[in-house]
This record gives sequence, structure tokens and C-alpha cells, in this order.
Amino acid sequence: MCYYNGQKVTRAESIRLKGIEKAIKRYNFLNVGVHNGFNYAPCAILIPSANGKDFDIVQAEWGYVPGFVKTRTEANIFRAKYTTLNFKSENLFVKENGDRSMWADAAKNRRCLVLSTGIVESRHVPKIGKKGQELKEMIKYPYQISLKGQEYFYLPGLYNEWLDPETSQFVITVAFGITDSNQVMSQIHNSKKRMPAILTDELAWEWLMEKPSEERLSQIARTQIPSRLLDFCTVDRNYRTTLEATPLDYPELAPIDTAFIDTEELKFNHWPMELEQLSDQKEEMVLAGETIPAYYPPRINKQGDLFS
DNA sequence: CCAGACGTTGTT
DNA sequence: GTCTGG
DNA sequence: CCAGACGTTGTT
DNA sequence: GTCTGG
Repeated sequence: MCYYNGQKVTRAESIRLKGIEKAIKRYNFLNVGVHNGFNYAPCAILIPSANGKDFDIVQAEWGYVPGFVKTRTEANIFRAKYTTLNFKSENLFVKENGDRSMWADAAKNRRCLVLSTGIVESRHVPKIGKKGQELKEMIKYPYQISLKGQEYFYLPGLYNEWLDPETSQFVITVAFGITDSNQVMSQIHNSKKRMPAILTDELAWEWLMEKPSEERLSQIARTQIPSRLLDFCTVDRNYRTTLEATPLDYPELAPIDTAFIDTEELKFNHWPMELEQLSDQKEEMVLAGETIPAYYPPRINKQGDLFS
């Protein structure tokens, strides 16, 4: 799984996908180093534009809420009960038991892309006792993982929307797909060997704009990026309060093994052997004109009462 | 994912 | 330790 | 028929 | 809303 995602596009003035650019400078929710999924914070997603030939960048709450939920209160109750920050890409249309999955309708009709500038996962290392023995207690070392040479990348998302009758806000909620981790991610996220699917621009476009078969959509959602295309570094443990992934070295920590990297078997070999460098050589983002403020959802407990 | 609770009673 | 709520 | 679930994990 | 389990 993956519950911490960065959307800190500080250097680019636009988001590009397959040659199409959209300005982002008016969206102030796009400059966040780490979104905490459990805050259902506003985040940026790409959805197809009305003409079907282009995309729009819109705001969504991270934490998918299914269609039968129509009010903020019901949504909060649902989210308090279920974790819908991610969907298992293996279960995009069909559950393990063969039933149609809860995601199927969105997978067919409401696909989107979740922008990422780096995800955060923790590596669990056993504490060492006084006599050098491994203890059951784990020390957690957070890592930020990103894509070599790219300022941002795309995760396959599913969204849903409802008109909140209380606030007249149009609410979009979103989840992104996770798959088996590759060899590097298995060492970092070693407690649960899962990671988000990371898409090439080609696959992102196909997921967002085309009408692939269920089989093909499942395949795209399960895309497993090769280890050698990932960048990673340890970051400061306070990332959840600062909402920033600040690189920090932990000298006591054994390095991640990358000796295998050229021979890693690619299970879902959608990725080109060499990643084309998109090289966003853009200047510092200049906030100009009117800024669209982020809308933070009200928090409501199980009784439906507001709290801060 | 982390932080915090972790018990009993009564009550429309 | 383990479960739950956010 | 109604009541309840509807998600992700986990495991040596 | 819709499906499943009892």
C-alpha cells in the first residue's frame, strides 16, 4: 500500500502529458511535499476534459468514496471504517473470490491519473539488544522514492464524485492502484511488499484517454516499474508534521542492495529499457494571478458531529 | 500509516 | 500486545 | 425476507 | 446502490 504521496511541483509551471501542457500555477494544493492520505487532503488529479482529447487538472480528496455514499457524514463514516486510499490493481474488476469488485464501475468509467513527485514508505529494521540479538521491536526509517530524471510521474487512479448538499461543494474522491513491489521497493517497504503502479506517459495516456479492454486496464494498473528506474533516499521522520520529505542520512542504516539491478526480471515489462528523460528545465514556479484556494473537507465523526 | 485506547453502567 | 479511529 | 458489507493489510 | 449471508 501507499498512504503518503508528494505533489511538490516547485519548478514546473505546467503539467505535461504526451505533449499537452496545462498550467498549474493557480492551484495552491500542488506544492505539498507529502500528502497524508489519512487526512483526506486535497490533491491534484488529471481527468479527461469534456472534449475527450485533452485533460484537466482538478482537486480531489484522497480516499475513494463509492457512489452509494451521498453526504459528507456518510462519507466520513465510510472512511472511518474502510481504507480506500489504494485499490489492489489485481482486483480492479474482479475480487479474489470471483465477485465483481467495488472498483469495477469506476475502472470502466472514471479513470484518472494521480500526480506524484515521490512517495514515502518506511523500512522496518529490527532493534538490536544489548547482546547483539535482534529484538521484535522495529525501528522505522522513512524513504522517499521517485522516478530517476523526472520531476513528476503518474499513478493509475479511480475517482468518484458527489454534490455535497450541505456545502454545495462538488466533491471528488480518489484512490490509486498498488501492485507487488519490485526488488528495491521490497527492501524499503519490507513490512508489506506492495507499491503503487507507476506509469510511463504512454501508459498514462492509454489509461486516461483511451478505452482499453478490462484485460488491458488490469494489465496497465499492475504495471511494475523496474528497480533501476527508481531514485530513493532516506528522509527525516517528521515528514508527517512538516509535510515535507527532507533528505536525512541515517549512518547506522545498512544500504539497500542494488547488485541485482541489471538482471531483475521484469514481470510487467511495459517500461522502455531506457527511460526517456523528459528533463523539465523550467524556472522556479512563479505564483501569478488568482490562486484557487484548497478546499479542506470538514471532519465529521461517526455521530455526524463536526470536529476540528 | 500512526496515535491512542485498552472498563463498567444506563439510556430513546 | 493488539485493536480501532482518523 | 432483512441486515450488513462494501478496503487495505497480515504470515515464518 | 447492490450483493451476500443468514
